[in-house]
Amino acid sequence: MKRVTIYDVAKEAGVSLATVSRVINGLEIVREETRVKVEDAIDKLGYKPNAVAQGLALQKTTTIALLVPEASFGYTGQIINGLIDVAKIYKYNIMLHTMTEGIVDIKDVIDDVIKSRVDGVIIYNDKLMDQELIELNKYQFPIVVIGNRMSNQQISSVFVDIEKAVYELTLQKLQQDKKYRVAVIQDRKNDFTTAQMRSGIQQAYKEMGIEDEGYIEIPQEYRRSYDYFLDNIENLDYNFLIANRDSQAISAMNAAHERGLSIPDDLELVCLIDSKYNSMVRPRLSSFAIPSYDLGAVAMRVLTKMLNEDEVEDKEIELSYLYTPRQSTK
Amino acid sequence: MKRVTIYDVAKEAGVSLATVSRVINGLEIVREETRVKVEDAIDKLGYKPNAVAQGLALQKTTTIALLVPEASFGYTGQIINGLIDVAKIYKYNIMLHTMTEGIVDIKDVIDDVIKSRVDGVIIYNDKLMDQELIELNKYQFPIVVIGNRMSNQQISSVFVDIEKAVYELTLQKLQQDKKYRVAVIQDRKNDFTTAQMRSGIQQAYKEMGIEDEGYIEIPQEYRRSYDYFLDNIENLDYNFLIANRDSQAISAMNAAHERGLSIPDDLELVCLIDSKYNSMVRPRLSSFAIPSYDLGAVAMRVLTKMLNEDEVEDKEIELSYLYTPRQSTK
DNA sequence: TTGAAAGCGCTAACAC
DNA sequence: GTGTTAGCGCTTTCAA
Repeated sequence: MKRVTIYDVAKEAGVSLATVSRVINGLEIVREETRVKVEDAIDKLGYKPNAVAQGLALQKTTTIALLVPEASFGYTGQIINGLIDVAKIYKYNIMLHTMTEGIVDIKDVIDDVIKSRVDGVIIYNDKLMDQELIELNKYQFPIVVIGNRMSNQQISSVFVDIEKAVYELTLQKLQQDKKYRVAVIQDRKNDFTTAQMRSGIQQAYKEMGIEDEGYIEIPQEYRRSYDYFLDNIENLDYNFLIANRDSQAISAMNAAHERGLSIPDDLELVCLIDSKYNSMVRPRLSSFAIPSYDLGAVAMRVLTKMLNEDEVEDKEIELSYLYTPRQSTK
Repeated sequence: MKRVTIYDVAKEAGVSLATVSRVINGLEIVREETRVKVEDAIDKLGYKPNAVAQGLALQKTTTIALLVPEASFGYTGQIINGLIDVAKIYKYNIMLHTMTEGIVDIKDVIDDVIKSRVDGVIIYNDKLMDQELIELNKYQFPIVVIGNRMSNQQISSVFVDIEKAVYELTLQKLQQDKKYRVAVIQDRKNDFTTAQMRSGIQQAYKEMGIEDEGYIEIPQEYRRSYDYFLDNIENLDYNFLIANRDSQAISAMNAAHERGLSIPDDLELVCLIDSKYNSMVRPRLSSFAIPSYDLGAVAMRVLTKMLNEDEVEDKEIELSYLYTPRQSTK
């Protein structure tokens, strides 16, 4: 089928292209009779409006860019599901971009986003520095950031207060029993989140007057945290570990098991983000059940708001978590 | 920053827009001196070419559409990773579409794809019927299908011979020991794959002269296969199960464990697709290690070939699997 | 209610 | 080498 344009339809229907355009866009000012004529022509020719040309004419692509860390679908999958469901409602298309660590790659990605003239962008990336946001901002893109609290004229955010989550849990444990030594496990893929978790735990320790780092760093020489835990889990100073992603907690759990430690008797574990992993593994992890799907859905909703009207009332939307004890804690 | 166009750059540099266009596109026929002038102007103004306008003028969007089943990132994640890595090399952007079961939704998705005038499309969807492919074909989209063997003028495919995989394994087991009763577990989300697995197992049974369905259907009333197995795993006629996705095998494994069965002594399990799940779970599943990442990477590579020109020599690319025994089998 | 024509930003002959 | 100009397919005043 050769490309059929609005001109072809116009000719076929014996009207002008302006009229065809009106029919396509459902403008009311078209007489029933001619509307039918046009619609018949459209069907007959199999005409589909060219979104690229529409984009040019309207200065609006009805497309948003989604930026996530590369190889992160394990924990961003649910967010994306939420995003897409809402995007479908508002008829937005999604350009998927993944960003690698290296600053160079990120610059390229930002460049692609700018060139593609999307209407807005949603970012889930712990590593994204102000630098890039500023660049995006220069070009007037409405942005929604998932995971970090931040906002300005052009930026909104949707997030969970991880610091508080960790703080509360740690405090509760420390108060409950002196024997508890709580630590946060570094998430090398999510520096900012790690920092927030650390901040939360430090607050709790400080409040209890205890001197403790409460932090387990995974040395760079270990490719996987699992390997690190295999080597070190028996000699940890801690008996209660908090991980960001369930997969990390599971790594520790498996290593512990490998070394003859029993969960939760010898070691207790908690994670913040539940993915499908956690429904498969035994024992199941206690978690904060961070609402990933909702993070995505709300982010998209906020973006459409920014896109449609201008002022969004609340630019920093905090979603709540629900601590859910399971078998990995006593 | 207000929108800066190629005209602005031309004026700033004191040249015509054609020259700017040449500089942007790295055409050689520009004098060094003017090239520098133009580049300075571009930098000064922060000009970024408008990909939408380029798309219109060139009839080429440098974008491909990726279609996957909704909520499938658990097992399509790796495919997407491979896809993206190769797409980056060739500078293609990716429009992400997910398709729900309902035929209506799929029609809408196809419609969006057509309207967006992408250069090509990659489909991973077991459920995609010829109907939709024909529609896409009418509009001349080069298509690469992942998972099914098929091809024509405009369609290529990248896949693994699942039928053979299941056939070989089943046969081997049946020959090895009379006590084996092998069965395939239905994957409700992947009918076509399920059919292939069934075909493989039936061939093996037939060859051994054994009358057996070798098939476990998960009734619709069970929301999750896990629930089904909880109810039925003790009374199965089979002692060796083959699942498509690792997550399904894990469901069965967890249910078995729940019911006091031991893996692999009472029940052996194998899956075709490994995801990260399988690296987390204990015991680890024996699998065919279907090369998901490569499926994506090769698919994208084939698509770029179709896009760039010539006849693609091999339109049906079969990737190989490697059966990898682990703890879930004896 | 409908049509004519300008414009969205860029590319690619074709001239000079 | 560089500029002019005609599209690419659609939307949207402005007239009629």
